[in-house]
Amino acid sequence: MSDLLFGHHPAERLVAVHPAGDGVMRLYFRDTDRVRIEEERFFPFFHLSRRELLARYTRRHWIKELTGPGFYRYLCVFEDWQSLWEAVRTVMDAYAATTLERPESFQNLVDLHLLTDPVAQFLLQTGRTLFKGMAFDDLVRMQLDIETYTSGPHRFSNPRKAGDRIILIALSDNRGWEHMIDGRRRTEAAMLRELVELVRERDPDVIEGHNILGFDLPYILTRCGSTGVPLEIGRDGSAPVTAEGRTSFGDHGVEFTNTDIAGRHVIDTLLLVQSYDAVKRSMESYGLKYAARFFGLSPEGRTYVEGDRISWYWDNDPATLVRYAFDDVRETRALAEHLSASPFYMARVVPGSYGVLTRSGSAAKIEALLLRAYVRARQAIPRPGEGAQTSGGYTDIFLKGLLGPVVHADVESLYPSIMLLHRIAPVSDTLGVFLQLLGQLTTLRLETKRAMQASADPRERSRLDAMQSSFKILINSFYGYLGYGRALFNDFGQADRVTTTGQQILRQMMEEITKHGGTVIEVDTDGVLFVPPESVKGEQAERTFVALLSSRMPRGIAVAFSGRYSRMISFRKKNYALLTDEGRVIIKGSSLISRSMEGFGRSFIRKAVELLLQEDIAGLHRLYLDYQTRISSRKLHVKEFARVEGLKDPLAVYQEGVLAGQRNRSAAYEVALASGHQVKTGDRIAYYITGTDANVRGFENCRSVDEWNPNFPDENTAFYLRRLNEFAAKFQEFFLPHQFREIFSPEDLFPFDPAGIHAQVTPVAAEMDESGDHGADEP
DNA sequence: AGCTGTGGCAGGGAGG
DNA sequence: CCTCCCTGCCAC
Repeated sequence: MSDLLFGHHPAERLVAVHPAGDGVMRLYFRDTDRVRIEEERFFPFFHLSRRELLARYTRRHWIKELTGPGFYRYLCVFEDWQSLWEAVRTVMDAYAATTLERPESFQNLVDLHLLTDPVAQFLLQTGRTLFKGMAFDDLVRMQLDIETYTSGPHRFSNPRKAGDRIILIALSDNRGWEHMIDGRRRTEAAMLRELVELVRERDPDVIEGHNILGFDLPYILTRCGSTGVPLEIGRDGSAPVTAEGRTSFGDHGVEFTNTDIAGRHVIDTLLLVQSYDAVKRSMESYGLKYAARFFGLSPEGRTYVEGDRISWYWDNDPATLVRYAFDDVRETRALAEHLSASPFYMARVVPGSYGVLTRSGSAAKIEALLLRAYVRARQAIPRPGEGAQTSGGYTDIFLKGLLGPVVHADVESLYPSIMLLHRIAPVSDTLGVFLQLLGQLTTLRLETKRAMQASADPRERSRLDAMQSSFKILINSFYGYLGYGRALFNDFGQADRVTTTGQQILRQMMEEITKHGGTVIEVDTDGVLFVPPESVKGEQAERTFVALLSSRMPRGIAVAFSGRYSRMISFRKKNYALLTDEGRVIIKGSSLISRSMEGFGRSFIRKAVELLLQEDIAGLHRLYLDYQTRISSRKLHVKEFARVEGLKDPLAVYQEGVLAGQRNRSAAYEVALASGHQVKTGDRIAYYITGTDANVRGFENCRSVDEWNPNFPDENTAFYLRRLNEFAAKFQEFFLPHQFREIFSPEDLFPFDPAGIHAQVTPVAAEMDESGDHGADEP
């Protein structure tokens, strides 16, 4: 196999790499049932633009002049990591002397490029990757979950508080072993010592847990500090080293305490779940219990204990708590099994450590692959280009209302196909690696997918599926990399070429549909929803029609049939609802249903959409009355009217923004502040609105759901009735004004009569303000 | 001290 | 009222 993709080092069953200090790397190889340790000399390096910046650095080092036109023309190699940092300071001093300006950190200094992870550097320069020649099942994976005691009235257990402590440590591994370290029979110090013994004895390559980086390991480490038990669970006998870490999935950041254990990997299934949902966006929460049910991995008859009842169970019914902790660890194992096979196969390709790769983004992975090729070729590397991308996908809507049946067709792998077809790559990629990598990954993915489809063995199939999905993730990131401001090889002009070509292809597809008698409803980036021509009836004919479309597209561009729906509600661009032939309802976009809405709003809209798709007008009216009654008579539970919002910024950043007048006060942040809890970025805050006026300001009248008392409900019913009407108003445009008022209003003198009421279809005029035709029919 | 992109909608709050 | 700006959530 090509060395661009897999590096140039032969397979060797390497499971971990860890710096041992003094310019030495320790390598851990997994033979059948034991781990062999070897040491190798390691020379850290960075790239430099101007040789003279390092003139005053006198320790032993080597500077290699590179070939090619790249900005970073010198490769500087050092004895050990400490010398490298000294050299970084020297470069910064030299820069300050010539420009009289000192950069805050080396990352702000364009003259220097440094890959800060020694393990990634080592793998990159030796052409190695982890796990080469291994399958996912060859890894020994241990799962860990702790239960903690909360002594006072506070809600969360705090390892620094007297009386709070670890009461159970549940452990398991993928070789069928399960064990409970039970606090009923020993002191906490004895529990922690047993934990150290067991980790050493079972000697796992990987330690897995749900929120293990955010909770379990930091908690354990703090308690080890108070009890004086050293947590020497590294393969070299060392204790973990921690550092505050951040990463981001999609548009929200996640904070965690990075924990580095020598010779092992730490995998946090919470981060895997968040990373999964960053793409799919279909989960309601990221908790272990929800995630396990979401993926269908919950054990039969699983024991559940509410988080704030753990201490009570410990005092009154510890046996139940033990069962609960075992179920937690089993679910963690199943979740890790399900979600970490793909990153495992990613690690066989990308030079980087397994655990770190699961926490880093795809641009970093592509860059590591590019860098490996450039370092090996002794080729100078470019600096990131200035500017920004200016175009994106084409989105439009032509019809609104209740339609159907409809067909969805999309271009397969639109952006990767365009890049390969038109040979679009960063101009700065003088070695031509970018397209070679993209091409090889694409070929490899197709081969893997074919092999998977041909295989009858379910284990083999799932292994191959994990492999092909890891390739797919990389493939789809190549376009994003082009437009990424901090990428060394970015190229905004080429990113624009990709999107404008995509727009042309989509318009061409729309023309073909119209030309053959179809009606386009909505388009978005690479797909079209349309009403097929009169003559095309039934799925078989629709598939044939899409095949015809495909044959009309440029060579290398394939259009696929991706679904048929008996009814559709077209609402806004990127916002619509579909009814499948089996009666399942799919709602897309955030304007109809969004996670930031109150729960009752989500269920009201979901049911209303279902009824509208079935044209059950009488049902819509009953639904509205039902919700109206339940809100005004305070029949709703706080969970149904609470709003749940994720926090994007740390509280301090919010407070600074408000003080500086740059941002408005917001209820979620105010509730988080008032709670006094340690709140992290990405945490979700649940609150509700109090008061009596429907038009109160949210940030002044909000309370945490924890404060709601069912015996003295204080939710603002006027406010929530107003919200109900706002939700109902979403359906206004589907009906004539007087009909809408009849459906979504309380009963008056005459009973509601649905006869003659039908949902409307309205064409959307291109580039026109819609004030002209709508406001005309006032009563 | 970690991050792939653009396009689009809703809602809150401030201020006219 | 309305407009503007910001944030959050979402499609692709």
